[in-house]
Amino acid sequence: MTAAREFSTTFEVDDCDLAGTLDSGQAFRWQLRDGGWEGVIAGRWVRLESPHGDRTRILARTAAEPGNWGWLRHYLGLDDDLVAIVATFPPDDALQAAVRACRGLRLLRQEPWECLASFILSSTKQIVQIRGIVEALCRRFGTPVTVPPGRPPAWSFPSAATLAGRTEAELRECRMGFRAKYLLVTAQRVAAGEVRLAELPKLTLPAARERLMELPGVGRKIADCALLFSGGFVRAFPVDVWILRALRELYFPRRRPRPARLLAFAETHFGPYGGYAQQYLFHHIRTRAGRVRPGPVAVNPGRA
DNA sequence: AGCCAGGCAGAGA
DNA sequence: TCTCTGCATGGC
Repeated sequence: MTAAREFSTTFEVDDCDLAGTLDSGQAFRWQLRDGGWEGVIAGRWVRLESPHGDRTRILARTAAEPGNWGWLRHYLGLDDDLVAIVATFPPDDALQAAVRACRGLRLLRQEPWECLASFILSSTKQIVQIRGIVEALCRRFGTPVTVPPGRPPAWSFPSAATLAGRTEAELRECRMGFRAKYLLVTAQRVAAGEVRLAELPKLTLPAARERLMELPGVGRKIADCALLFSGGFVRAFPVDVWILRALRELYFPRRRPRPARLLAFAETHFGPYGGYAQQYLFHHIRTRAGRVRPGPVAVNPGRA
């Protein structure tokens, strides 16, 4: 590790809600410390804060040479025009309420492998548990990254090649249960170049989704999460139990449409930025006061 | 103590 | 094609 220094810059933005963006179930590694969000992006330690709560500015710090900071702008989706995006939404009361509640929430452009691997670990896990598993995985198999003096240690997310060389039993030590086999085999296939994650954005959404769903442990929902949160496929609309229940209550209160029907509805109804609409709905229903827990619902529209 | 979690895969109908 | 079930683990 190089000697720790500190580099900083300030981004001017229309509106950015760091907490909503970094803590809404898109990414699992950001931690709030002393009023700022600390995480690791592509092996770089990063700290982000809104000075004096000013949502039009983001103060960013790193511990390694940051170059022109373009990578961080990209990661945070700072070039997304939220006003224009929201203007494409249908005028539904429920969605508009979510938009008002989630102002400044942006979709991230995460590293493809970290995002895919994290969501493979997400199935039937609560977000707090996913965080724990990912943290354990990084501590055990990641490499230490340079942090500023006085900061707790941080690790990179282990590469596909690194994980491909471990055993299922070793991965299970991170308490990921049956997901270990999925993660291991997927890591091996990605490391072997069988699926080139960096190339997916060149494909259409259906084609990219199809590629990801060839991987074990990756169904429609996890594929859509990976494409939405790392591939920039802002139309992808992941349907989990929360969204499924919300769609039923909000749009089909008297009927009982099957998941496949709701998926088809969501694909067209929310338009070209459906992924943004989805994340606003998801964050809103999970954070509003007196929220209702989702009941038992089957989510299994099949793979083809 | 149960029920359920940002699901998926395999089996049987 | 649709439905049902097992899967590991741990919060609440």
